Order: sequence, then C-alpha cells, then structure tokens
Amino acid sequence: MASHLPIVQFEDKIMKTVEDNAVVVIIGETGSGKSTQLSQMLHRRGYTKSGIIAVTQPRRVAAVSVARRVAQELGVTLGEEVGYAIRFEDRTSDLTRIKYLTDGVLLRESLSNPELNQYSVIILDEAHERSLNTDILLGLVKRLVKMRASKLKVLITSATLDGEKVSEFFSDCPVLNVPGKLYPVEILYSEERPKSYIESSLRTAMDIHVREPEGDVLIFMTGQDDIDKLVSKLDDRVQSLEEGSCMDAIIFPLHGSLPPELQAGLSFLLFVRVFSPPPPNCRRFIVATNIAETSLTVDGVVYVIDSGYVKQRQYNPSTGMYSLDIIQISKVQANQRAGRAGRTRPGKCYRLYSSEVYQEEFLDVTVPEIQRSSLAGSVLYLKSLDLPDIDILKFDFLDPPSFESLEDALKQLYLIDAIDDTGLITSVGQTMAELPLEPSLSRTLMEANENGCLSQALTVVAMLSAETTLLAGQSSKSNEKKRKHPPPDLPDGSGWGDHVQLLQIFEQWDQNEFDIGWCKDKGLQVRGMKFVKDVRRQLSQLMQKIAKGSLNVRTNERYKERQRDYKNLRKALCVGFANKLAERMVQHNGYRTIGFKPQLVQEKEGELLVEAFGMKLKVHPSSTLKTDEDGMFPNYVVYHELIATSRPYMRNVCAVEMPWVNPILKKLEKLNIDKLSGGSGHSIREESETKVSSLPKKEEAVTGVPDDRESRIQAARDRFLARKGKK
DNA sequence: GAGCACTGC
Repeated sequence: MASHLPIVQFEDKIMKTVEDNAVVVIIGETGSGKSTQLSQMLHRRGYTKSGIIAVTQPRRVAAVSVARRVAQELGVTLGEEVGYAIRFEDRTSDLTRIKYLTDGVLLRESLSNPELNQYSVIILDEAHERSLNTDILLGLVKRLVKMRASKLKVLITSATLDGEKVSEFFSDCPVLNVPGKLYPVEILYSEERPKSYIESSLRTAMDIHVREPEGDVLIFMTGQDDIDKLVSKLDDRVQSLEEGSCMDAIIFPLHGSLPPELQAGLSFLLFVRVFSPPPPNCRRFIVATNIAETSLTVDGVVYVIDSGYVKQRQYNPSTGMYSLDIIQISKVQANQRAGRAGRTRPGKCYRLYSSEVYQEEFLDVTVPEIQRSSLAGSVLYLKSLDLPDIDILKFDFLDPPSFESLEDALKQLYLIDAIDDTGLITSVGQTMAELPLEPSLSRTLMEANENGCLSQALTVVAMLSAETTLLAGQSSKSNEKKRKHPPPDLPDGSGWGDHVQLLQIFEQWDQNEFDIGWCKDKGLQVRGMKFVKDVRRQLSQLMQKIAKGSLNVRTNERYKERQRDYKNLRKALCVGFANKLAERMVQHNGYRTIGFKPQLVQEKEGELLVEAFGMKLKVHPSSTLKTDEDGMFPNYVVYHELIATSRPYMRNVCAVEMPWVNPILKKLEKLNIDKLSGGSGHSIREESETKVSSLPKKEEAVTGVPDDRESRIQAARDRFLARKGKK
C-alpha cells in the first residue's frame, strides 16, 4: 500500500509524540506522504473514536484529490468513512471519521461551532504556505488547545525554515522531521544577476537543450507577458537550430489565465509523456508562473530555471490600494522551485542569481498573506465570533499584521456600519459576517434587501466574485487580432458603470435560458458563468435564512418594473462601498479617494509633490462608465478595487449620487480611530494625542522619512483642514 | 487607453 512512503517509518515516533503533546509540528518535505498518511495513522491509533480527524488544505483540488486517495488506500467509499468538504460540495456523512477540507471551510465551521467539538484532531496541512485562512486558524486553534486542555490534538505541517517559529508560537511544542522522497537536485548559481532574466533564461534553456541529456525544463517567470515573450524567443531559437543537431523541442506556456482546457491539455500531454514511452528525441520546455510552484505539478521535469522573482499582490493600508509588484522570492519558494526538478530522478536547478543573493537578500519565508491583504473581512469575522477573551488588536497571530492595517480594517468596517464608533460589532455586522463575502459585498446585499433590489444585488455580487474567470481565456496575440473585431454586443451598463453591466450580462443569460451557446457567442467562459449561478444560488439561500422580512431573490420577476436608472441598486452599492468612495476632481476626469491619509504622490528632481487628501486615481480604461454631454464623469463613484499597475486605477466603478454620499462624509468627519480600536472600552493607545488620527504618525507610518518630508505632509494636511473648515 | 501572480468562503 503506502509502505514505501518515508513517513511510515516514523509512525511510532510521531504517534508517541502526539500522545504526549497537544500540539506537534511536522516538517515534511514534498513526497513524505504526510498529507495522506498522518490521518490514517491517527485513525489506526483510535483517535477517530472520540471525534473526527480534520485535515485542512489551502486548495480545493488538493482537498478532493487527497481525500480520494485516502479513501482508496483504506478501501472505503469516498464520502463515507473518508470524505471532503469544499465550497458547494460536502461529501461527508454520519460515517465520516477522516475529513479533508479547505482551510476556509473549517474557518466557516468555527462560526457555528466555535469550539469545533466534533473534531478530535485538527491537522493544518501546508501551513508554511501561510494562507490568510490558515493564519487565522492558527490563532484560533492555539486558543482552543488551551481551552480543551488535553482533549484536542493539533498537528501542523510546515517547511524547514519555518518550523521553529511555529513551535515557539505553540509554547515550544515538539518538532518532528520527516524526510521527503525527492531525488537530489544540484543547485547551480549564476555569478551575478542578469540584466534581463528573459534573455538569461533563454541562454540557459538553450544551453541545457544542446548539452544536457533528455528531461523536461521548467522555467519560472513572473507573468503572462514575460512568458509569451520567452516562449516566442525560445521557439525562434529552437527553429534556427540545425536539423538533427539535437533533439526536438516543444514549448508550452503555463499560467493562470490560460483557459482551463489548455491547462488540462498540458496535464494530459504530460500524462502521456510519463506513462508511455517518451517521444524519441523530444524535450519539453514549460514556461510557467508560480502556478507550477504548488498548484500544478508537472512530472518529467529534470531541469528548473529559476528567475528568482515572483509577481505578488500587496495591499497598502494607508492608501487602500493594491499593487502588483515583481519582487524577490523567499528561500522557501526558491527551494520549492528547485524541488520541482527532483520528482522523478536527480535533477538540476539553475538559479539566475548568486548564492550570496540567496543567502543575504532572500527572506527566509514568504511574507504571509495576512501581512499583505486588506483585513476588513478577517477582522469582522473575528469580531463576530464574540470570543470574550479576544481583542482583535491583541489577537495572537503567528505574524501579526501591522497596526496600521488593523486600523484600516476597523475604519472600513465602521464606514459600512459593521461596527459602531466604539468598535463593537453591530447587528448588521453580525449578519454580514455570516455571508461568505467581502464586507462591502455583504453590506450591499443587506441594504438591497431593505430597499427592494435584493435580486439585482445578488446577481451583481455573484458576478463580482467570479469576475476574473468570466472572460474567455485568450492569448495576448489572438487578443490583438480580436481587438479589431470587438466582442459581440454585451450590454453596456447603460452608462452607470460596471456593476450594472455585470447585472445586465447575467440577466441576458437568464433570458436566454442559461444557454451555454449564448456564453460562447458573447465570449464568456461557461465555467465562470456557471460558477456565478452557483454562488448566486448559495447566497440566495443564505439571505433567505439570515435576513428578516420577505425576500425576492428570483432574477426575472422584476424585469418589467425595474427602474431605468438602477437607483436602488446603486444606492445599495453606495452604502456597501462607503469605504471605497472616490470624488472627481474639478475640471477633469481624474478622481481621488475619500477617507485616506495624505499621500506622497510623486517625487521629482528633489521636489516633493504632496496630494492634499487621498490618492489620484483614474477610472480603468476597460470600464463601461460613461461621461455626460460635457464629457465629464459623475462627481462621485464607488469602486470595487484600487489597483496600481502602470498607474493607480479604480476597477469596477459605479456612479452614485451626492445625497447618498453626504451621510458618508459626515461619518468620516466623526471618525475617531482611537475610540474604534478601543473595542470594549480599553484603549490600546493611551499615549496618542492625535485628534485627526487618520494621519501618519511619526515613526510608525512613514519609516525612514526625513523630517522635512514629514513636515510637508503636515503642511498638506493643514491646508486640507483649512479648506475643509471654509466649506 | 490597458492587460493581473495565486488561492478561497
């Protein structure tokens, strides 16, 4: 059966340690079998007699496939003794003793059952990936262990570089090492950083192709653009090789925005490649994003080329803006990438950076998601648990988010009525927390339920949560061709913006009886649209359960009586997105955010330009928002997201009206962040005397900023306040 | 007038 897995030899030691300790950290490298074997060992030792063994996974596919394998190894039917639970799919029953689930599902479960009493063991697998949900679970589980004393067992799997830290977090609990089943990978460093990692990857790839024996090559790049460039350059170079001088080559791009069929196609090809005799004299090059680091395993890879970079999304709490930056990977990531070369036989990893860079510049571990996301949703969730001993600002995180980030979350929650001015969760907030949505979206649903447009709002919210998977996958080249023939007539949002457009798209699909052909005609991903339908159905059910009063969640009933200006819907969005409001600047179509600190906008030739209030933004060019007869955009919009790519853009905007905005501005004036952070009354920062507290504090907010810059910010603030006073 | 890595409830 699974006796060949390294972890099996350690069974006695692991079980003894688990018996003696409430929490154990297991360091298990790839291929150790920890994901499939730990649960079975515990099952054999009787831990399923007093409860269920829960094993969390950060990804849905992993939860399903691991559960399937364990059921197979135990010779039971999936869904009976061994089951899994992911969103929209609960394959467990009364018989279930081992349950695989996504970390998000376990987190949701703890809302209705804060003590997670049904579980005798909780295994947080892949904890080193540090997903937002796993990090919150780590804190909650630490608390549970204390409460439930010896009864609950917790196992946490992590990577080598992180194990000690996790152990410290759990009062120096034992750490066990389980070797993996990887073949040795020879690491080859470059002497220096190349000027262009595309060119350098190209050279290295061709070197391998010409000199090294057969075996596929996996190249880690940062994004679709680079991948496309490298793929075409590699193609050219391979074509130009003299025929017969070396083996053939096939080159594949691999990234998230490829249509899933293509990704599946690749796996299929790889499957054929691995399990049938390899095509004679042929080498494959897979040019991938970090999707190939963890999410997709590409078998047959012997050579890895690692650029040392990754594109990563991060949130800046002082501007409310996300940015996508190309940054250096961590040591953990570098090792994970290298490991991809050693799955089937000894391999080589070519690092396009020096060992000094690796040693001295790379962080040990990736910055956890919790330190680079907006925390509004997580903070609301923790507040809704109403655990008497939990103060969100003192919550025991493995890596605490910045104070600023927590304050930002509190401010946002206050603006959308989820917490009151002392930081206590409101009844509105409590209901919001029950919905599996970001706070702005759940607030929108609740407001829509009040003003009679719930059906529309459900559609918009569902569309937004699947938005990125909606447009049919397209390579950038074919896209360019398509640009001359714009996709067939999708609705335009009637000028009110993107939310209305999303609504109209779904309504049209509904009117076309959810026809798959219709999606294809309109260039929409069938899978994405089906997902929208699923989400919408789930949310409708939840709203029926949660919200008071009569509901109208059917899509087609209100078509005839619908307001042409979508006033109620836009109003609901304005209430829900009160924390994401922007004001158009006088005389032109740029906007600025409302409710954020003064920002350094740019620094030019030593001269510092300071925007008085908020960030300068533009409506994303892909938006359907329309200008009026004078060519001007609406005075106020709410946006779904701020993202800095080539410049700061608002993505998905909706026109809102001045009368709806006024109450938000009033609320902002009253905002007192110190009172908000006080929570149940005890202020966490008594020393603070700042009255307008949404301003950078010396030291913490703008580190390393010279004094004169600080004073310029101060001056900008003063000007702003003076201007405000005149109004 | 741009294009965005990857997850998840």
